[in-house]
Amino acid sequence: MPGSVQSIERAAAILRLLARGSGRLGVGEISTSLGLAKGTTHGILKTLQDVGFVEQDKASGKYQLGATLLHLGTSYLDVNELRSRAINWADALASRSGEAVRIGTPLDGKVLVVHHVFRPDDSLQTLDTGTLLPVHATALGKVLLAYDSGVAAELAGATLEQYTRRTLVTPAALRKAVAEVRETGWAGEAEEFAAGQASIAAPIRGYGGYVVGAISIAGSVDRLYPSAGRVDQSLVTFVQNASRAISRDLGAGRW
Amino acid sequence: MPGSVQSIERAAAILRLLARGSGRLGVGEISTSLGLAKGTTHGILKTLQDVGFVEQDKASGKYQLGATLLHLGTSYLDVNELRSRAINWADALASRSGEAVRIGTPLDGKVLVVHHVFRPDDSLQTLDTGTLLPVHATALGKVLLAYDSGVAAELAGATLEQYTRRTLVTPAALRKAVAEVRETGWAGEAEEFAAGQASIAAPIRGYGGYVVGAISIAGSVDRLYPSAGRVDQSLVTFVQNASRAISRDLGAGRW
DNA sequence: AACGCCATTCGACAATGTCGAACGCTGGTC
DNA sequence: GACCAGCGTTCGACATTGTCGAATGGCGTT
Repeated sequence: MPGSVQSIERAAAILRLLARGSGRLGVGEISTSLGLAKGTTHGILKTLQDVGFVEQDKASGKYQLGATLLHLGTSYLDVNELRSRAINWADALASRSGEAVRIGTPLDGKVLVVHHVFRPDDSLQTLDTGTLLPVHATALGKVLLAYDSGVAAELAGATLEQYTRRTLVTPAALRKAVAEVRETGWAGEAEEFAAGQASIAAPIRGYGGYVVGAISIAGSVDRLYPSAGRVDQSLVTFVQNASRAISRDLGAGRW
Repeated sequence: MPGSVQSIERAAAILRLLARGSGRLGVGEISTSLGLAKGTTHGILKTLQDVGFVEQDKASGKYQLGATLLHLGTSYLDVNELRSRAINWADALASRSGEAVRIGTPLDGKVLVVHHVFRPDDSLQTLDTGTLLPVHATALGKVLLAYDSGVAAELAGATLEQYTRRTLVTPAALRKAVAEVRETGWAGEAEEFAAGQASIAAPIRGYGGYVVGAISIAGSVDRLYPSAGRVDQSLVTFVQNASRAISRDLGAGRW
């Protein structure tokens, strides 16, 4: 691999470590986690601090992520074509369906939420743009799993965490679900991620016809799966129409 | 400066460049902007691509920010103590005042929005968490300018951009406004950033009594400055109460 | 069909980051 | 109150590693 800058890879590893740990970490913890000398780790951390990517808690001496990253992340959203093209359609889908809408894209074998529209009328929700969702327990994830080979590759070998009683935890069950998605063109999920919640998703295709993301509605299982666990077909149609409209905007129509 | 890792600084400079330019940049543009050899720039870019911090547009060959940054930025919000402590108070302030609420912290001589609560009842607003606001044209910025010496230092020498007819563009006018903030303990702004809009802000103090951020309400100038350009004092009191409550939560009371 | 732009590759040089040991601080403990 | 342990930090020598500039190859344009 030519031109791979070692120190940058290490810096990125530190940032990811800080993001996972969801808290402050000390130089010692980081250096042992990554197998680096304490002095080396300190040098990288100090540099990251200079550029604002990490901050040091004066009291404990430990390090945490820095404010500059928030701005960079937001700037990414501004450039992201999938999101900017999808925003208008997402709003329309939310008001038509009456449910919360999310748009996701694959990232490291998970689903990154790049856009989130609150459920109309209900205002006590927290925005989760930037959150990572599991692939195997969400409708968004199943869609990406069905159409994006990279996601499937990165999931191979990972353990499927059980969130509720209905979460698909065996590879066989997941394979069957994914095959169903490929047949029908949409994915559903009822109480597999959170009790009482359900979601419906469809793929978004970019230029060349490749799947670049997915769009979903999420809400109470009583509304999405009203009659004895059977999905509300009109909601599925809403989601599919939105996904097709966005795909057309992204230039998937020409293929 | 011991242990400053050059390549990481350069990588950060590239990311900031991509964030500013708000679009895709080629290897050539980046290398000339930073005064680096094209080969060097390419190596750093390829590494940043490996770790997901940048993505390459297959069609044009140009580079843009990557999805991983969005997740890192969101992780920063989870750790940020100012934000997590302030969320509940911000919601209360929004419903009491009926206006949109923002919480800001200083970053590179600007104001970084770390939290944003929509105005109640009105749902057609775009979330601007992660956005950078100018210090000289917002109430949030004036507060930080008045109490945070670092912000003032970084602003020195910068030109004050004119957004509206009422924007304070001369250092003298800004100095006078800042002095007023220090006297009264709060900052206001009427149509200095956007026509028809106004805002009111107060400082948030952390452990030790130092100002770590500011909280503001923003909305129509007709509501915030109702009678002939005179501020609505009850709104100022709401903001000040919120700022004091958050400061107390952060441990500023002990000093 | 030929040009020019641009991302990419390559190899040699030395600048640069790495390592491990030693320092000094803070907080807890006997 | 003095010791100890753990932490972040500093330091200097070594060679690994990133840097540079020229050369390459592909793509779109003229």
